[in-house]
Amino acid sequence: MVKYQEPSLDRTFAALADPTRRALLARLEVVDSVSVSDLARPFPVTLPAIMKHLDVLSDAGLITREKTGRTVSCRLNAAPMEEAMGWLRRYERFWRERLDALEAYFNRPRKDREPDRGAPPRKTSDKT
Amino acid sequence: MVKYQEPSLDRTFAALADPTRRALLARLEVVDSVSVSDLARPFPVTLPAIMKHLDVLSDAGLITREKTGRTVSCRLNAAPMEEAMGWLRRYERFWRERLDALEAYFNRPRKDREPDRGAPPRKTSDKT
DNA sequence: CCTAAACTTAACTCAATGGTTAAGTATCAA
DNA sequence: TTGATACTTAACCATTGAGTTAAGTTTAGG
Repeated sequence: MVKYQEPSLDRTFAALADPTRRALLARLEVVDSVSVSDLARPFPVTLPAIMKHLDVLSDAGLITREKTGRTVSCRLNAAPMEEAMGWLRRYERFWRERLDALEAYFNRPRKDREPDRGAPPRKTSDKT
Repeated sequence: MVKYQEPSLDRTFAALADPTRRALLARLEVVDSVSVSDLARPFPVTLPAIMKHLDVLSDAGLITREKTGRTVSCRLNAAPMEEAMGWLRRYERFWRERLDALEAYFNRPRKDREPDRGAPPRKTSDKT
């Protein structure tokens, strides 16, 4: 039964909002194709829970599943992320501005570096 | 009362998963600072509903609110989106590959253009 | 054929979302 | 000081989300 799915930003962002699902995707980024149980193994939740996550990812169009025999292999489909990035890109100029400020700050001669409110402009960045 | 908030991807993506909230952010992208009721006006929901959306955006660190007199002005803070984009960028190669294929296809001499499985590579794109 | 492996489905819990109405608190303007 | 404006809070409701356990289905292997 193939469910109709509109590849909306809603579903994409909602799918990405869960750390377990992001971890699943991260796994699929590096391996091309994994079975459901292999995919589930590292997680501290039950298989049905993972199944539901896979349903969400699938509804968002972020993965495809293919059954061969009794095993189902999952594969990443990053396409919907492009739309999400497109949406975000619109706001890029805001941190671009901040980065430019940062850059300008450190390109200034050392003696001129005066933190506006006690600290230099800071670049935030983090990995998941 | 300043609530502690970890600027996690969870919150960011969750905040972006709602179309009303994305619309609020889109509004704040172009105007720099708007009062709560001005912000709420175009939407077909009640003020308290908008308030809750603003709480979510605020908890995600995507907006800041400042009260002056009886009006509260909201301001965009796009910083958390940078982390989100950083996460997504990791997957960029997947659609980059698709685009490269598309490009290669159309740069090939016309007579050589033979769709692999009945159709040329397709570029999906959509606006919100 | 029988059993184990690899899912799948069903039924249930609990908390969080997104919305409502109604009532409350400041603040500004006359 | 009185009333309207601009929020804010509280209480409630329905739906969804993330998880569970328990009971199916297929399929593969001995």
